[in-house]
Amino acid sequence: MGTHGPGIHNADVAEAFEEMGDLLAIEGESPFRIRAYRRAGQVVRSLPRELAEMGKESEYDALPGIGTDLAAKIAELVTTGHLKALEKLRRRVPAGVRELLGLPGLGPVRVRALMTGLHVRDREDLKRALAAGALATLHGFGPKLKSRLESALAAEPAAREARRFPLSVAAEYAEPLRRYLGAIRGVTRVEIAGSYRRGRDTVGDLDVLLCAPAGVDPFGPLEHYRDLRELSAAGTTKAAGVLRNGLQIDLRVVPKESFGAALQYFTGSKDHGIRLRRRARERGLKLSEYGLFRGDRRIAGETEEGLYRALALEFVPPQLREDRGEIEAAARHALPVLLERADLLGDLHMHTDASDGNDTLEEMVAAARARKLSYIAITDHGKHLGIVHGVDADRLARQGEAIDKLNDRLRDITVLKGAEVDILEDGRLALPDAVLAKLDVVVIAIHSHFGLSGAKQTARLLRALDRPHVSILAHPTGRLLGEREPYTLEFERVLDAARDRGCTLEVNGQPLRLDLDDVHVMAACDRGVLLSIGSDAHSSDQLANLEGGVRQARRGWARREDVLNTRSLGELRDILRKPRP
DNA sequence: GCCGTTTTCGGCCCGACTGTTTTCAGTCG
Repeated sequence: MGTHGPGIHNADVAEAFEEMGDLLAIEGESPFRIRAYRRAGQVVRSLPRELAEMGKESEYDALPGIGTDLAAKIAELVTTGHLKALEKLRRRVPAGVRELLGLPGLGPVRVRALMTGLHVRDREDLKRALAAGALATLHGFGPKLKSRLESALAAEPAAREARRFPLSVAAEYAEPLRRYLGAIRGVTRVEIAGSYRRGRDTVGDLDVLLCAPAGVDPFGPLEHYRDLRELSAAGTTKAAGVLRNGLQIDLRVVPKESFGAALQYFTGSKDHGIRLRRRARERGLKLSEYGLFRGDRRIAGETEEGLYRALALEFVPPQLREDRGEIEAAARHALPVLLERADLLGDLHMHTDASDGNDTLEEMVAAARARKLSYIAITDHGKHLGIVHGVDADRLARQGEAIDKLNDRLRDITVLKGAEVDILEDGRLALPDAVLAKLDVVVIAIHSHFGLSGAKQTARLLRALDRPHVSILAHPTGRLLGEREPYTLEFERVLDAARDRGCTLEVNGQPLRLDLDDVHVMAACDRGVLLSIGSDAHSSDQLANLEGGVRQARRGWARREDVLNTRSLGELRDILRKPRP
């Protein structure tokens, strides 16, 4: 948001619409109206631009799933900070009632029955009603549901919240599982679908698809798998279990002729799938996890490629399947050619043992050569209070000499001199301009004072971006998955400042950072800000972080041309040297 | 409430499972 207005962000609008959807559902409204609100909420949540900055109702109306009515509601929220329709609903449905929707077995119909029939207003009321045996008087509440609700209500609040795992953690379990299952006799193919395949930064469970002919029982051997904590509900084609770290797994055996349809279905996202099925229906077809059908005849489904083709769509890479416009683009054959790992010619963010890295300069360079990178920048932490083991101007100079010697000797790689310079609380940088002027690459980053107000944090970053010689703003939002939320920021102003000053924003590939995230990547590309995929490696093996950065950038629709370190060394030097406008 | 290769009105994704019913609504993914 800018300097005026009530400071409504897209997430606030999305939350308002999602709450509208829930409350309307409890009121028994038309399911289609409810879906319209929920869909609008999702659209708004993953929008790369701030609604408050768009400003025109006609622009809102042009968004998918937003019509005249919802456009007006967005305008109302953005200008007044309130939504009258929502406030009216809240007067009829208490806040605690909405929370009941999260309990297993309780959907809008039963929640409404509890509210109107037993005057239940929250979890506490429900506990009392259960204890008093009052639920038996309601239609649709039997003994099974009663005990299910009792145990759910007894669970600690922490256990209530569905736990998500960082993708990197899930991968440590998923890949060995994939190999184990693939080695089972008769299993011809194993795919891990779901948000894992879409490359989301966190996953809630693993959806595993196995291709095997009838008669093969893959779930027998699974019982002996070392990482399996429990296996429940193992039938012949479906099984569910929990891995040692608590990660839920759902497995299915799928016949060859349906494998593509099942893979598409279980890869999701849900909204992407809904859009596909609607498209099928518009063409007089029916799409399900079993295939694409005209009447009883299967016309596609063995492969995903065939499925998309039969729907007159370009193949949509899993990372784009979030219903953020990819189906429209695929219909026009206008999907972006996404960035690939092989497009990266270099890595502009890594550390050595001169600061807090594990490996020497020579070891990092050797690892980069092994990965066929043609240039890298060594960006050790600059020394100042608060950064242990930082490099000062002297050590930077000595490192520079060592780099010169390496460059004299090496033909296939160029080592650039750099530093990761701390942005101090007031926006000054931890090393003086005269020192930065001697470097090829200046990475700047925030490592402290995460809790400043949005206005102060933004001013701090803008001031830092104003310094001469700055090349890359690293991990721009400061989030750490599962540990720290992104700091409050007026992100669009940072984007504009970065673009105007020719500064690049990093997509940091560290598994717990992945920062920028997908939505921010999209916003940056939309605004014409160049990205840099950085490993932020603190040891030679961590150059593999580049892959995570690429995955995240792809989810934000980034193409090769959106990324600085796809450029040749000559072009890179031109861009880094580009005088500030 | 949205939306248009049949449409400005009349549709709106699909299938499985569960537990509650007495033939199926509600929930879930």
